[in-house]
Amino acid sequence: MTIPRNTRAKERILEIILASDRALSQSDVFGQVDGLCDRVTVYRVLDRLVSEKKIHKIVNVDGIINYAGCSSCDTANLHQHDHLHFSCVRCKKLSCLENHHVNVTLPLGYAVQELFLTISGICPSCG
Amino acid sequence: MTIPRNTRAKERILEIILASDRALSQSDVFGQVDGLCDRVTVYRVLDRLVSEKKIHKIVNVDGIINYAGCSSCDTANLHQHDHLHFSCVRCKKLSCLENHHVNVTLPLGYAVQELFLTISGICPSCG
DNA sequence: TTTATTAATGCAACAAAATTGCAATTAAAA
DNA sequence: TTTTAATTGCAATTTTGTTGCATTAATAAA
Ligand SMILES: [Mn+2]
Ligand SMILES: [Mn+2]
Ligand SMILES: [Zn+2]
Ligand SMILES: [Zn+2]
Repeated sequence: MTIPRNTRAKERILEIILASDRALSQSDVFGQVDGLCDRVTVYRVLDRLVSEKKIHKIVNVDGIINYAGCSSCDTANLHQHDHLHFSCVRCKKLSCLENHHVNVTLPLGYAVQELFLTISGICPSCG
Repeated sequence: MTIPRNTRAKERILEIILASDRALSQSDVFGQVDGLCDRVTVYRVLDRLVSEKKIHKIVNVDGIINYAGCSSCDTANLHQHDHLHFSCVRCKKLSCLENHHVNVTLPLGYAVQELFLTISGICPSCG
């Protein structure tokens, strides 16, 4: 329980992620900070932004973790991520389909915490 | 298009994966082969087993790639993996819920290729 | 069974990705 | 302004995955 601070790097990184129309990986972000901070700082800031619930993680189909802003999900109390993600095999764009929620029902005994739903295929721009 | 051979390492690795009640990562597998073969061989055999459709990949919620046997999905012609996976945050077990399929509908313009569906939470044994 | 072919392996080197320790910096409270 | 400790940079380290190549061995052919 440390008190978070707003630093230049943190502000810039959040800005980059929110401005993007696609989810970004650590290296994508590092490529865009353009020398403002160290590579290690990017790792640390991303972790911080996730735990502060400003952004959320999306595991892409290749196992690479990407980050996107929390928009539909950033209601103070309920922080849910039950929306779909789409990963285009052609243009490689990974995007949140914010208003495509999925409700799954599991066998008895399972307690759901988070949903990780990513669909690969061809996106509208590439199709 | 090379003709695959059945080697000791390949047989043992497939055996390990099929005997497991959970999906295994490369390092899990390497831990279990107990010196039978090299680390590099595990990587190569896993790739081979995937392309031979004996096993399938599951990207866990942390981005780590795991492998599980193909059972419900190994029908000769149709090799689909549209079933759910469950990742227990307590015991870390990652398992296939073979008979829990999900049908999603996407906005117009998207062409679906593959589904990656993993739910995290507490599994029955841990709940 | 023996021989020939080439898939598969081991190993070392390499490359990429992520983590850690620690001194120096700096945001924010006092 | 002074104080506190969160944050950062940087080097070192660890972890993870890949590649080249000589050697081994599975399988088919003789
Ligand atoms: Mn999302
Ligand atoms: Mn599965
Ligand atoms: Zn596309
Ligand atoms: Zn469990």
